Amino acid sequence: MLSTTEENYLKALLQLTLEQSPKTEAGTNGLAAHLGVKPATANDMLKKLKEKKLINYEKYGKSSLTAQGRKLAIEVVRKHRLWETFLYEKLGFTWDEVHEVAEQLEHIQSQKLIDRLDKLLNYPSFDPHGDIIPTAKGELKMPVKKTLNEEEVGHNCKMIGVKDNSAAFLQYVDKVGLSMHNHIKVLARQTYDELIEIEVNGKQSSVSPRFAENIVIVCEDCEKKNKKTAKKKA
Amino acid sequence: MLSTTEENYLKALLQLTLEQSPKTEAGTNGLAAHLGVKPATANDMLKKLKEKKLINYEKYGKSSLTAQGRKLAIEVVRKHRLWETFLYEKLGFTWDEVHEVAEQLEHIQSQKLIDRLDKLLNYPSFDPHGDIIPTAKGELKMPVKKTLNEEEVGHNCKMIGVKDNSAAFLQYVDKVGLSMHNHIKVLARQTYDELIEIEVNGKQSSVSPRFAENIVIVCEDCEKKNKKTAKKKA
DNA sequence: TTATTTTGTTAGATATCCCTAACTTTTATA
DNA sequence: TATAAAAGTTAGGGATATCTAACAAAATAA
Repeated sequence: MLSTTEENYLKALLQLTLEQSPKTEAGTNGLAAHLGVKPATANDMLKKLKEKKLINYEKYGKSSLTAQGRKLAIEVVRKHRLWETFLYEKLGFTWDEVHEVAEQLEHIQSQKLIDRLDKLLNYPSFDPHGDIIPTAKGELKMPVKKTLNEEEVGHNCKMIGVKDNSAAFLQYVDKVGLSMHNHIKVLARQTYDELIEIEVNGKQSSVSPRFAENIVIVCEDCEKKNKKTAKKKA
Repeated sequence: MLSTTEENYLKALLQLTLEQSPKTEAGTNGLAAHLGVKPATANDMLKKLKEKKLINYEKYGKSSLTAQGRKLAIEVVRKHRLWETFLYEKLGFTWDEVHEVAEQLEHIQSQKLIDRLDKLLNYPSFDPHGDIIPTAKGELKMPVKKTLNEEEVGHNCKMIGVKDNSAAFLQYVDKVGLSMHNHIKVLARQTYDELIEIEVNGKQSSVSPRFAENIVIVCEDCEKKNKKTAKKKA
């Protein structure tokens, strides 16, 4: 059984090595900064996690998760995102309130609790931030998640979240005819004024880049573009 | 902010001094036994909690909660029982599975989470064990909770739980016409064979003492019988 | 009332997770 | 490539929460 702290280190390592960038390894200082601790503290924990065979770590080198460490880290992420979804869907928390509480809830130890929560939420694929929820089997597919503003012309995508949670913005989203899990097709981007033409439920609209960058989408035409880059070792 | 451990000590002190018996104070050894730690460990914590003005403690004396300590302890109990109710009602946990997970969940820090959970559950008064849930204002009334077997003849009561969770027992409960929150009137107790005659929803039945002692009830005719006994001090 | 048992306390140790300060290795730059 | 900067490590220490072993006080029994 891992401590809450150990789980947080594994989660941080997963986030640094898989989610944020093409990196597959993370440095001690970066990890420490991510967790809000001093490098010396992170260094101790890296040695401890290496002992437990959860990470690959060599003195003065970068660190990465082992298969076992990755599995455990993904479980924590799964729990975090299911709890976020629960807080949002069932308890009426807002988009920006869920994270802090989920940081605590993700460490509750009960497989049954998570299975039942998943069921209660009807096996959701995305959390309120639009991040994918790993499956019960530990599959964490990294879909091409980006803002509507970044989507290529001609591609189809699905709205999975918003970045702005203000009433003004949400009302505007509604007016444009968009809502969660809507399918969107990007028809064109005007070179003159940068407006993006989209089609939602057969209805066409034009939206500004400023609006579009607050709509989080997953591209349905970009599957499997993200291949792992080869490791560089001595 | 209290640590999980500190919260557990306050909760244990509340349980020992208020719920289990007429005691209003608890000894160091009893507290340690209740928490599964050694007396020396409990002793350290008692001194720490006295420092924080959460308990009354004197060397070689018994301990009790201060008003502030009691308030915090009741909050923990409230959280525990709301979570138990959630697990039972919303996630389909059984009566005997809820405690262990609630022991973890009760330490999550978020007032909003508890308020919303309370609302989601429709402001329940009792948890799945039949224990009363303290109100948001911190009121912990100790209703006259007992088994149907202990109820006085002529009194009205409400079924709030069961002690036996087996399928056989539950089916029998159903057959008698009982279910959670049903009102029951105790009509008579036969001196010959000890059978208890009850009325539920206008329907009369006779049940055995063995059956009755597995039905948890609150008496609706016994309000305010439990007065605090005067303290005995040097 | 003295002796024994129970209860409670203290001292010293361990494990976790965090820190600061000083040091070493690697990387970048001039 | 020599040196400065960045990154990483080690040593030593603090707080929390636990333990064991030895000791002290209070309660009980003879």
